[in-house]
Amino acid sequence: MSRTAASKLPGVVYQRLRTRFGHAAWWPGQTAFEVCVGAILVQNTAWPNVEKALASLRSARRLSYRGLRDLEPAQIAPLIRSAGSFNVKARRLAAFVAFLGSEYGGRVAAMSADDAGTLRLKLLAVHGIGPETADSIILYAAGLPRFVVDAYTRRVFSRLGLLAGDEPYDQVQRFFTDRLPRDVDLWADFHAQIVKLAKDICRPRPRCDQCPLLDLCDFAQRPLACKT
DNA sequence: GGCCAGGACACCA
DNA sequence: TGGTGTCATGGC
Repeated sequence: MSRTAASKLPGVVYQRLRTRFGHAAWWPGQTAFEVCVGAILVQNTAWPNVEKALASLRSARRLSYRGLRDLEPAQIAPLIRSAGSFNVKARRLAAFVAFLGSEYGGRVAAMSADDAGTLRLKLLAVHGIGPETADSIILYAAGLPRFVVDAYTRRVFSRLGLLAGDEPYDQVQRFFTDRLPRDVDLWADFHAQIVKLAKDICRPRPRCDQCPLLDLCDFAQRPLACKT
């Protein structure tokens, strides 16, 4: 593959996925606050387990800033058991809620008044929020431009031969932002498309005959988003 | 019964 | 500073 072709591949992949799956621009969640909670709960966890924890919080009327702000981690933990690592994530949720209250008056929408870089620095200073979680919140809850790099993204593009797969987060992020238009909607949709590819085509069982990247997949010699 | 999942952090050399 | 262990449930 030529250097020029490789540089255009992220855009090619996006267009293929967009044509196959349609526009997504999504993060599962009914409110921006739910997006933030989901971004923390999904750390190293399968999404169906996160959905159960979100449903548990919702049924307890705790899936809001006001619902969580007065709870101790020990009180949050039983509500999010199904998301795994519940004691750890309860502390992280409590830390985020405290941050949201002190920095933005408990309003997720107020985060959008900051620029993406400033918001990112603030989020990274919160216990339990790393680069991916911060960028998910910035892009999908605040609607500001940060490209989200997750395990699926690394896996797909390393198997296309464009990434080693173990580069530092920010280096992988630059790989994409250098090759795609600076467009919040496109970046949000791109990440959503990668996740849809992983969930609808590659997992739990590969359905490679339905993969819109089948020819590229052949180049990679194995299903693009599968662990094995 | 073992592996894995849309990470992040504490700890140690 | 980089590598390793830990968190922990639920699906397959």
